[in-house]
Amino acid sequence: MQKVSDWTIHRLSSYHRLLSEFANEGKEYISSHELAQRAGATPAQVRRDLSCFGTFGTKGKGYLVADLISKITSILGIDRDWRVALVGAGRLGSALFSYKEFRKRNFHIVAVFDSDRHKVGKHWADVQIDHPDDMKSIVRQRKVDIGVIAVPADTAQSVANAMVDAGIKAILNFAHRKLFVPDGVTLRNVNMAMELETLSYVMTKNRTRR
Amino acid sequence: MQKVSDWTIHRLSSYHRLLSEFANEGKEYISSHELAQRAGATPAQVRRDLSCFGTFGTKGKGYLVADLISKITSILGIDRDWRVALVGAGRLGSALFSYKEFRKRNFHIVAVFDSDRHKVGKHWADVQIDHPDDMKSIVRQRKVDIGVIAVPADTAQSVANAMVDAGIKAILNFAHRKLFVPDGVTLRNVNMAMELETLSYVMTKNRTRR
DNA sequence: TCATGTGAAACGCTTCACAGCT
DNA sequence: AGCTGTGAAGCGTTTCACATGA
Repeated sequence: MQKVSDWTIHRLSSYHRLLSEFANEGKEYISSHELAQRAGATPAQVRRDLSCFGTFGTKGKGYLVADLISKITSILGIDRDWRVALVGAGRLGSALFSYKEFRKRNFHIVAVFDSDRHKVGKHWADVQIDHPDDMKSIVRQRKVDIGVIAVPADTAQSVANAMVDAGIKAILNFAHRKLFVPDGVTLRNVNMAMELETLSYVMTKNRTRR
Repeated sequence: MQKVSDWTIHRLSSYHRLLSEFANEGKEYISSHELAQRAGATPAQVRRDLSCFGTFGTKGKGYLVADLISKITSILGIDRDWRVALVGAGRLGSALFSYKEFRKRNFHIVAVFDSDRHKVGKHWADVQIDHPDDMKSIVRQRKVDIGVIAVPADTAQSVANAMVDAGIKAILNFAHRKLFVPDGVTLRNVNMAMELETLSYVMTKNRTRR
């Protein structure tokens, strides 16, 4: 299989969501042009992205909406459940725990960890908060696929190490710090502070120039 | 001024944070090599990024840490306060409101909006929750620079429109949806669901291949 | 005629490699 | 000798443009 860029995957994710909307609107076929318009992309981009995984369209007509949805669902691997462990039961962790978009897409938080002894033992919905020391056995028992890091920057790397040690192969990091993981472990970052600083940069630049 | 890529800005943000650490460790000079190593980048990348904005280094020695910090601070525009309006007083909004990394970098939430009449009138710390209908006047009174969208996907575009209408020129969007804003308004997105789907894709692909 | 799928060109970012300064 | 700053090469992504098929 050829190398597929992260951006293509991001766009597929967005096509997937938009296609559901088109399906709700009762559309049967959709052209790359219509999809691109709503996705904020170009028609050529849409066709190129899809062509990485096969030929799904019909020349002269476009793509069958229902068919394309199921193809993308399968490509992204969201046609199965994923079991997620969340580390960090602070406000961010709490927000993530109850984030509906996750459950809607079959990501289920099956374990929560926090090193604060006051939090350990409490329950969020039906999930008990455990201490990170027990991560290894719990991750195995509950068959965790994905780890989410929602702790302060200075402990994020040690949490990542513990996750790797527990056998987790995919990590989503919300801490404001670059993490290092071994080959074979996939790491994605969500960096809110960085995006704010990008805004700050653009506004500063515009102010200086005008 | 030449065009500087978003990625360069993201890396500057990360250099900035790392340089503070080096400063705390008592380092006076730092080479592109050392900085790159900790940032997970290459020395050439570090030098190229910095060279977009001037020549800050000394050949044979490296960069003066304190000097470089203040240069990057000024480039990113984080040497001043930014006034932020948050729309959406749900769990995510609450997490963002109390996210220390924001305040630490001089981003101050000076207004919170929510259309839920049960929330309007309540206070978060010293900020009262207001109804989005009053956004225009409040944004002007409180001199808001940046808008943060933390509402469900289906109302995000209308919130963005209201922000634009109120004169906000920079928006950070946490909703799982592509937003459209006019030229002159800067939009950045933080898309957590998309990152999870990228993990799902990589894990699915690896499982299929092996 | 209409829209896909795809070589090939264009573009932008990263890396190389070295001149030049300390 | 050591490290920066940068032209130029390399590489991956996007866009163009058109052959192909419905």
